[in-house]
Amino acid sequence: MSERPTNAHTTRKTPLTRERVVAAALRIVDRDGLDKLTMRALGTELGVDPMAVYHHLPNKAAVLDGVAEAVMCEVPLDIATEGPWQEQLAEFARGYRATLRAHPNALPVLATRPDTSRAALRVIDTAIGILLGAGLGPSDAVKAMHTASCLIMGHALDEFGFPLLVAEDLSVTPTGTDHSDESEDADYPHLMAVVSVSTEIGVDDTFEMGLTSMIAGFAARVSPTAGRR
Amino acid sequence: MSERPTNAHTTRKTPLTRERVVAAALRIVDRDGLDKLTMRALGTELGVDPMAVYHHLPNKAAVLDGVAEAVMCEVPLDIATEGPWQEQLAEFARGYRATLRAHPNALPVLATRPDTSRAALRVIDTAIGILLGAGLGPSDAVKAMHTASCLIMGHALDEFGFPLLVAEDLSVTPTGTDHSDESEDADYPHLMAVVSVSTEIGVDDTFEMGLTSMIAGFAARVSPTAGRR
DNA sequence: TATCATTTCTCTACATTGTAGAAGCCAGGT
DNA sequence: ACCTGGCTTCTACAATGTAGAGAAATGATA
Repeated sequence: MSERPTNAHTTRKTPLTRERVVAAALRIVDRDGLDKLTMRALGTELGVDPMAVYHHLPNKAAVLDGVAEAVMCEVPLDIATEGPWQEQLAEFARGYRATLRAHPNALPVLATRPDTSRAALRVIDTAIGILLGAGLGPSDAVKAMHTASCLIMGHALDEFGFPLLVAEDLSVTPTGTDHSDESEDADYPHLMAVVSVSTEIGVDDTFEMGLTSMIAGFAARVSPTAGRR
Repeated sequence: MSERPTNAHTTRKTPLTRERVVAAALRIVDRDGLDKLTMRALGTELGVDPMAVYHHLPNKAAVLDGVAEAVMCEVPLDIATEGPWQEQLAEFARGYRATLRAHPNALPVLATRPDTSRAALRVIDTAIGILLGAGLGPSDAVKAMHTASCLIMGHALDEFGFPLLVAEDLSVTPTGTDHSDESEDADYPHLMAVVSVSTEIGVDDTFEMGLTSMIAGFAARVSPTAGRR
């Protein structure tokens, strides 16, 4: 009779660790959105008083750090080491992006908050490993790593921030200073010339295009001058 | 006696427009940080009751939208049209980045919030104009535009989020699961091999490297096959 | 110029948030 | 059995966004 929980909450035998708290937080963010992650909601998700969390994490900022770290843990890092480095880097980038897309509601946390968790460092390390293996010098490898992660994170933000550029956005300018219907075309001549095409462009195509271009640019650095320093 | 303000607040003759509210909001964000932008602080900055704002903007979200738009208005768009497109695109990117760096506290707003303001669309239009002028097809131009803005925004976030990768971050892992001092080097072999160099890399160098690579990648798309489709 | 209508501002109040601090509960060691 | 130390809960508070009613100013009309 000692191991029956006896209370109406979820079983209390599991004693609420930092990991459980963070997992619950990520669950809330994924399911209900970032703004629904409150300490009270976190408490009810865990079947526990909201204040109980504070004995495992110092404050809400730490909870958010934990969420970011938890997402970074899911980035696949087992890149096939045979094959050209271009393909390795592309595989890394696609896996990273897929992880970010799996947690769109957590994106603002990832993008905004400095993350020096071990998970994040391991991701960085993997990218640098690939780039060093490509023949880039240490300095270029660090720069290229930053460039790659900027592209990946920026693209994920773009995808879920802007719901991709659609035609309505051009005629309806919600937050703008109302100028009624005074020839909007003239303001964005190039955009108008392109808007019919842009509605058919998928986010994956856009990402692949950026990725390919970036990798091609890196390749230009390594082959000709042996990319020293 | 009709035009004297007679009250201790700032003069009320200027009747509090949306522009004044947004300007005050941006001032607070730049000066005190994003978390200090409260409706009450906005009221005192304007010498006015906090609720007065609500007659010009519907809610705080609209204020944030306004802040984002105000920043985007500062992006320089008068790119010299002579010279190669590579240099035009680089000039555009540098100006965009400079604007973002001028308002680091506003970055999370810019990055997180969908922005279809006319200011943002004008920025996008400028980029697309340059890329179309380079000879990219409409579809590639849109993709390249996205790629470029992702890189710029991502880099700005990187710069002010991560305070750039420094050596301490590797030994001190604040949010990690405490593993005391159990050979951290093994976890990030490539990173450790590179960390001494990375401290000397400036953010400008990193950005220029990414920008150059990206442009080189775009150039590879336009020259060989005439970038049709 | 006096009255009125409309827009703009102010006051008060409330629900929701993060979190401090005291008190309760429960296991383990003596 | 009893105490001790850590989890957990309860209560409470300050700060935030915002609703709703009233006051004040501004412009129109006679």
